[in-house]
Amino acid sequence: MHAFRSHTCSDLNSANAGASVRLSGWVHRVRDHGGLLFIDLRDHYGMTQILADPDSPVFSKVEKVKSEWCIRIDGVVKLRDATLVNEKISSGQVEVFISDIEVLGAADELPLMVFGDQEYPEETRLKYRFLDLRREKLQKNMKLRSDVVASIRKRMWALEFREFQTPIITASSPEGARDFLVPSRLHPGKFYALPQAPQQFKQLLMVSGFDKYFQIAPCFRDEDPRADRSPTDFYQLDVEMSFVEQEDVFRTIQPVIQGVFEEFGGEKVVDTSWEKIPYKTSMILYGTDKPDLRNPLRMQIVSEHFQDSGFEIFSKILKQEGAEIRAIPAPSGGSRKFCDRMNAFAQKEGLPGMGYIFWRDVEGVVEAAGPLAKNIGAERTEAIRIQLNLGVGDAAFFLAGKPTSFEAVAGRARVTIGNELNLVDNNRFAFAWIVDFPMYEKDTETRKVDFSHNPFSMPQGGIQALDGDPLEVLGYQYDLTCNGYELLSGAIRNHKLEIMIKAFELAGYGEDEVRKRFGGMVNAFSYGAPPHGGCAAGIDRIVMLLADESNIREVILFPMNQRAEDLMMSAPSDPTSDQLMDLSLRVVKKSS
RNA sequence: GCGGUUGUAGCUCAGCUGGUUAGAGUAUCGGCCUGUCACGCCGAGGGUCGCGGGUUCGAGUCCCGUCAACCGCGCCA
Repeated sequence: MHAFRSHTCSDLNSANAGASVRLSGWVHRVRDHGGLLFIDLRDHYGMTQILADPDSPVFSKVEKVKSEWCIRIDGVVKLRDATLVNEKISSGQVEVFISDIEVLGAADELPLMVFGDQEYPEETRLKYRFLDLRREKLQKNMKLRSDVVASIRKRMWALEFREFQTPIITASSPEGARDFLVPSRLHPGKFYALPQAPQQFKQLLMVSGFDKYFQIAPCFRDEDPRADRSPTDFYQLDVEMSFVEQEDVFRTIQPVIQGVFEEFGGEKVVDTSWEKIPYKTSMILYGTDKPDLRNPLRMQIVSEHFQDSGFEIFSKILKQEGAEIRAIPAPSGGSRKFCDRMNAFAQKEGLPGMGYIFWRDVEGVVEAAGPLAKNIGAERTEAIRIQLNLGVGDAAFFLAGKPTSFEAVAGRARVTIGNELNLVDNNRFAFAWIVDFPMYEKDTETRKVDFSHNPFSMPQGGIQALDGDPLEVLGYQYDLTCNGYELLSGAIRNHKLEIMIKAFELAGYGEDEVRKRFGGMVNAFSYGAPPHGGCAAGIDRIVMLLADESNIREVILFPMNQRAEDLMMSAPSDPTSDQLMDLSLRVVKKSS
C-alpha cells in the first residue's frame, strides 16, 4: 500500500464498504464522546468522517490528536446507518473505523481556526497565511484563480496567440509608476529595474514578426496600495497584435473576457454588448473613467438653469472661466434627511457641499422643496425637473465649479447615492469600453504637460494632430471597465519614429532623451516596424470580481499588507553587510 | 505625506454618564460521556485593557502624544 494514502478524503462512498483503506489529511474537527470518538479528516478534495472506539488498538493515540494535526490513518470503510448519513460531505454515506494512526505533523495552539467561518484580523491572517489558505474560502478562491488562468490560456491559444516569456530584470523606464530597482553587482552604482509591464518587450516582439503575443505576466510597481490594488507585484494578461486597428483588438479580446466571465461568473448576467464611451462623456455622466454601469444614475450639465439666477453662489461661480453646474439625479431620494446625509458626504469628501432640490406632492401638485428651489424660482426648478426626468419623491444634487475640482467627488457621490437608494443591480457584470483618452494632461501644480495614459500610443489624426494644442489630442487608447473597476487598458501603438519623437517632445522629452531611454525600441522602429496594438487585463481583478471579493488580497496567495510588507516572510528585511559590500551600496539613514 | 475607523484573554468580542475582584464565546488543560457531524455536561488556568504621559480620591472608559492594522486621498505611463 502507498505510504500515505489509498484514497483522498472525498473518494470514499458506499461502493467502498468493507475495504481497507489508508487516508492522510488534517484533523478538521474532533468530537470526543469518551467511548466513541469522531474526527473529520480533511484534505484538498474533501472530508471523511473517521472514528475509533475502545476496541481500536490505537484508541489512546487517536484520543490525543487535535485540530489541524496532519495524520495518516488506516481503517475499514463501513456503511453508515441510513439515519446517520451526512448529506453535507461527498463521503457522507460511509465512515472509516481507525485501526492504525501515524502523526505526520502535530500542531501548536492555533492563532486562527481553519474550522468555521470566524473572521480574523488581516494581520493575523497574513502572518499565518498557510493556515488561512487551508480555509474553505481561500481554497475556493485560489482554485478559481488557477482555473481562470488556465481558461484564459486555452482561449488565447485557440485564437492562435503564442505565449512568450519576457525578462524580469530589465532597465528602468522614466514614465509611469515608481520602479523597483535592482542593484547591479557587476556594474557598481548601476541598477536594473523590475518591469512595470512587458510593454516594450511585447512591442519588440511585434517588430520581430511574432504577430500575436500573450503572456500571464508579472508586473512590478512601487505604488501605495488600495483595496483593489496589490502593492509590489500583480499579474496581467498581456496581449499584443500586429496589423490591427482599435476595433480589431476589441473584437479579439471581448470574447476572451466575456467567455471567462460566463464560464466562472455563476448566476450573474454577463453583458454581451459592450458600449463604447468616450473618456470625456464618461467624466460628465459618471465623474470617473471607470464607471460602474450597474448603477443607472447619469449626471447632466445643468448650467443654463442657474445662469443669472437668484442663487447667488452658483451664478457667481458660473461667471468663472470653464465653470459648470452638474446635477446628479436621485430617483426616490426625495427626503430632507437623505439629502442632508448626501450633502454631509460631499463635505466629508472635501467639497463645500452639494445643493439639492427634492420634489413632493402637495395637494396633488408637484412642489419643489429645499433652499435652492426657493432661490431660483419655480420656472427654473421645473425646467431642471423636466431635464432630469424626475418627479414626486425624487431629488437632485448640484455641484458647481470647474469640473476638475468636483468631478471625482461627484463620481463617488453618484456611487453612494446609487447604493443608498438600492438602484444598483448586483447580479450583473457590466462592461464598457472607455475610448478616446486624451494623450496629454496638464499637471495642476507644475502646469507642465505630460502623458496622461500611455506614452507609446498613437495619437488620433497622426503627426498633424500634434501641431495644435496638446491637451486636445486624443489617443487610440482604451480601457475596459467592469462594475467600477478598470479591468483592462490598452492602445494602438505609435510605431512611426517621427511621430513618437514629436509626441515625446510635447511632453518635454527631447529626441536625445528618447533615444537614450528607449534606445532598443527607437532602433527597432527604424527597421520596418509593423502597425500594432494590444492591451493588458488585470488577472487579480478579474478573479476578484468572479470570486465576489472586494479586496484583492483575497485572491492572492501570499499578498503584502498595506505597508508593502510580507508578514509571513518578514520582507523587506535588512541586508547583510557582505551583501551591501558586494553591491557597492551603503545605506544612508534619513535625517528627518 | 494627509484624513477616517479600529486596538480589551491564544482567537472573536462585550464592557453604559469614570466607581467593588475587567466579563462572555471559542481555543487550551483536567474530569464525565458509545452515534456525533458547530456533540453535550462539570471544572481550571489564561489579561502590561496597543504603548507613554496627563486630569481625577479613583481611568479599559476622559484629554494629549505615540505605535500598529485596515479603508480612503495624494500616487497609480
